[in-house]
Amino acid sequence: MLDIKYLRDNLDTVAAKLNTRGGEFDLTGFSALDEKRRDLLGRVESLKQKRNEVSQEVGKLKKEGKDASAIMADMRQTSDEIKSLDAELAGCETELRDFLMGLPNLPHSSVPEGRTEEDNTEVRKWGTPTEFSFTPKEHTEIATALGILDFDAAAKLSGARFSLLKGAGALLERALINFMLTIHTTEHGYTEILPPFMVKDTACLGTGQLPKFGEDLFKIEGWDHYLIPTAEVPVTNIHADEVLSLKKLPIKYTAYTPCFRKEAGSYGKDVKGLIRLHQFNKVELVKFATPENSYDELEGLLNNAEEILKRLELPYRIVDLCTGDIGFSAAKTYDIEVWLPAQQTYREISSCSNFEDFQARRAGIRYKPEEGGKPRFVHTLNGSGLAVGRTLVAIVENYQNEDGTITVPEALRPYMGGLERITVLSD
RNA sequence: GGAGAGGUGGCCGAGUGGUCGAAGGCAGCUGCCUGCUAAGCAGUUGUAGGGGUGACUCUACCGGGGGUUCGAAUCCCCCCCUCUCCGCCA
Repeated sequence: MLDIKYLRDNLDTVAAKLNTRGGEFDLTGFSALDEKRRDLLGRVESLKQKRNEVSQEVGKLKKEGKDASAIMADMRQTSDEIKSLDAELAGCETELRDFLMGLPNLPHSSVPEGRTEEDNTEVRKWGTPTEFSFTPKEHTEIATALGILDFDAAAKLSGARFSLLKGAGALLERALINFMLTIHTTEHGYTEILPPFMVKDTACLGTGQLPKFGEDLFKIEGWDHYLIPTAEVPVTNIHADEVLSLKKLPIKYTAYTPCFRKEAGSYGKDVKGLIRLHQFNKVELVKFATPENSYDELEGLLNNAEEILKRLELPYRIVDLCTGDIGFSAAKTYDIEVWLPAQQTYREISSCSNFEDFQARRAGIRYKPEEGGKPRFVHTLNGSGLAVGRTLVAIVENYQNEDGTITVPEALRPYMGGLERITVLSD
């Protein structure tokens, strides 16, 4: 959520910045609504002041045994007036709040301007696309042939966009989770969190998934709970409605969770394989930082995510998302894209964002700058470190051998009981 | 699921229809005092939103939402959460 005072004073600037995102943002209704609110507020507050004063007077009169029925009758009217004005004000504030909650964050000045992903800028590349002496196959084909991935079974159980891993496939997924968490906790200084996988709507409102993107969330029927679309939601909201002490910042959390997404509107996209599923695993990195440090922390978070790919020796590149491509809540986002040889392309495997105070304002996450200082909103950041399923895809494709087996990346072997090569699962 | 108890400021904890943003204590801050430490004395310390250039001022906030009343932390209704006991369960 944007700062209403800032919006009030910089309406044109805000409109211009929002429009670089590509949508058409109509802020004309805002000023009228805002003025109406302040007008109502002024009127109702002066009536309340009067009521408070007169009520005290009534108390005094009664104590002295005098008659107060005349002013009491008068106040009854004032009270009714307050009631109706209060109702009008509440309606106005709801409208204003809904409007503000529906506005996306302002892109940071460093974000490249552009409409589509074509306009994203490549920041750097690491490694070189894997070379093969044969034509590399696509991950579904390899893993299915090895018997470690069974889409038919998943479809039987749950339909399209679900997966089922078996044997070394399941072990590989589990090892990746463990590997990532271990590095982030022991080497990068993150505290591991294992949060609930279902959250209340307030949590989704806090991070920005609601109210606008409810159609992509799985809601529990008959209950005010949602399956989390990312660990960002529960982990960021850990500190909702809190005032953190400066000494604690930055706070760094990492969490493994499954993620559940309806993928509404992505029909026909990535229908095959493990790339786009209704349920996938992810290790997330979340930070709470001061406004002064948040962009340094973003670089650090990005490096922490990159480190996983370096250890796994998977080629990747970093992309600075343009204004038209960053998400609703983000002020700036870097994507990490891993090389997938079968498609001869880089595919997103992580998204690292600084949300500045956008989520903090919604969720009420503040910190006390110094002794005596007023609480300020923190900056929140998060990024995948990494999407586990897509990492598995990258390993299967980049480490495939001509005979259809998969070499296990060296860094991962300790997490897989020393296994060096995945061969056909016999059972 | 059944039965009880409770949710008050950073924390502990009083409170009752009216002068209660809320006693008292702790913690914090500021002075004073003491050779240091400790103690002592005095003052001060919440959040949000309006108005004003400003000193300042008003409104709201005692788990949340409704209601009664001239007036609600206090009375009534609904909901949420925590704790204890019973049942059930991984």
